[in-house]
Amino acid sequence: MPKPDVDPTVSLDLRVDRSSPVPLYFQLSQQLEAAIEHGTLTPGSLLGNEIELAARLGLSRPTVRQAIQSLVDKGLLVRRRGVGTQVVHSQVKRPLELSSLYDDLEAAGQRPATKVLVNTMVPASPAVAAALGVTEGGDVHRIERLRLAHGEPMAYLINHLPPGLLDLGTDQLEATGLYRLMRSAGITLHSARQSIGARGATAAEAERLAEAEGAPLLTMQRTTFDDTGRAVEFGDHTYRPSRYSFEFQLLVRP
Amino acid sequence: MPKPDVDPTVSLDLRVDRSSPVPLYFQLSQQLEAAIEHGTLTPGSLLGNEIELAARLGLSRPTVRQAIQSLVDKGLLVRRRGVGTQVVHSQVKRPLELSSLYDDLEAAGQRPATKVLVNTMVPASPAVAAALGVTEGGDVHRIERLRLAHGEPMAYLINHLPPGLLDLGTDQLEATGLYRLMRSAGITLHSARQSIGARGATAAEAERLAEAEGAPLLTMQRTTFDDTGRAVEFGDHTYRPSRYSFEFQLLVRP
DNA sequence: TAGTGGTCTAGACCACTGT
DNA sequence: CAGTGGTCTAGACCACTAG
Repeated sequence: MPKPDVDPTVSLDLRVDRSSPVPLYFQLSQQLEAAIEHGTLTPGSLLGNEIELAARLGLSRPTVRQAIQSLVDKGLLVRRRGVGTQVVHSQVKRPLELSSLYDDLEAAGQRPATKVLVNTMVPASPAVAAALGVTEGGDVHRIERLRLAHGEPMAYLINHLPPGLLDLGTDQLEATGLYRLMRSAGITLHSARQSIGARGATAAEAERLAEAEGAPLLTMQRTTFDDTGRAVEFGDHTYRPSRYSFEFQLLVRP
Repeated sequence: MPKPDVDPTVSLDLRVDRSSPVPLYFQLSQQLEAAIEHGTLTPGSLLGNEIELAARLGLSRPTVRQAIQSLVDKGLLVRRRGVGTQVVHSQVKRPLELSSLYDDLEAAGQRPATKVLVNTMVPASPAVAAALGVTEGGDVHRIERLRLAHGEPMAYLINHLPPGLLDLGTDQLEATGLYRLMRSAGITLHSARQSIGARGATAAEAERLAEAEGAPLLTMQRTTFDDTGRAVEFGDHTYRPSRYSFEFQLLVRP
């Protein structure tokens, strides 16, 4: 038999709604992604070829390719020339995102609490000025927050923001995360440069985080840029390693 | 004046070679990327519209779009509907890669040295078996390496690999990095799941890394997958934080 | 050799942006 | 309003892989 396996997408009831404002390729990619997530498309299975799929859905091949490509970019599918397109084996969860500690905690069901200890304007130090691309000594926002989970200190967060970007109400900062505030202010986060390290706690850090002096701390410094490349935030964070670690999935650039 | 600024790409001498096996969109994207890197295309400058660019190069618009899209994906360009395509402001270096400590050190000009301390087959522990997707107690490679820079210990690397994947010569492992060995064995690295944390050094770790017991260490655990989703490596690494930190750039998923 | 994805064309219409 | 990117079509030829 030339074709012992059947195209698994035929049993999928794929449909597109041409009256919808949602792009056709996006409708298709969402349905395929849902089928993969749901297990209807099993790992390793070969999708039928693009031409046939396009014909079956009444779409052009480039549109179908665009849908498939978006899933390849997400790491859910693999294309092999001369072979076909197949669902990636095993556990690919979500790719790396610009993670927010607040959202991480909330996703883990930890109901984070935030204490804002400092929320004021200060002259930019040389390091802050360099990171944010503002003039040294010019005004910048400075925020210091203690993040708690289950009533225990988890992280101490120092952030600097350029002036005029955002109204930073202390009550808002205690109710949600900084990234969420920026997004709802219309800022499109685009990229970030991060540095993750470790060091022993200073006396002041130990005090803040209820650790002993010299205890290991996890540190992160991050500069975040919006979609025009402008620096919108510079953070200097310390975490209690017993309470927090960085977990993420990377995709290799092809 | 309706058009005070000129299209900066006209002065760029963009050309494509249709006899080359290199795809046209790739030729174009490389030239644009080089111009951005080189500073010929300055941050914030607007590229001329796609139709005109396509006409000037004798390409179709989809081909030009494909070239531009690849640079948007890299974070070098931003498209705005109704506005145009512009070069991102400020410092966007390279996006996140699946970094190899060996390559990182070499790039920093540190000429890393590696001492292989263990290179053998062992039965898979429950954790290793789960990470690699092999049966518990089945044979797996175990490697332990001490990575040095300037003669000083920098990291202690424990790795497990599924059997039959790779010939692991101790001399090869001392001459280069594990990822490079895997790539040259035809393995296409695709994704990895990482966890970065910190903890105090145990007595054994302190001994290996020439640190004091309880000194802060930076830790990483990583499972790497190839392009079929198969786990090809599980690493458990400890770093001296005074000598190493993780630096990377993230792109936000749109 | 047959079938696959990879690339490319020459159009078209629409949605959004700024003036 | 004019100009931009966003989407889509209906083809075409090529390179690679497998049997």
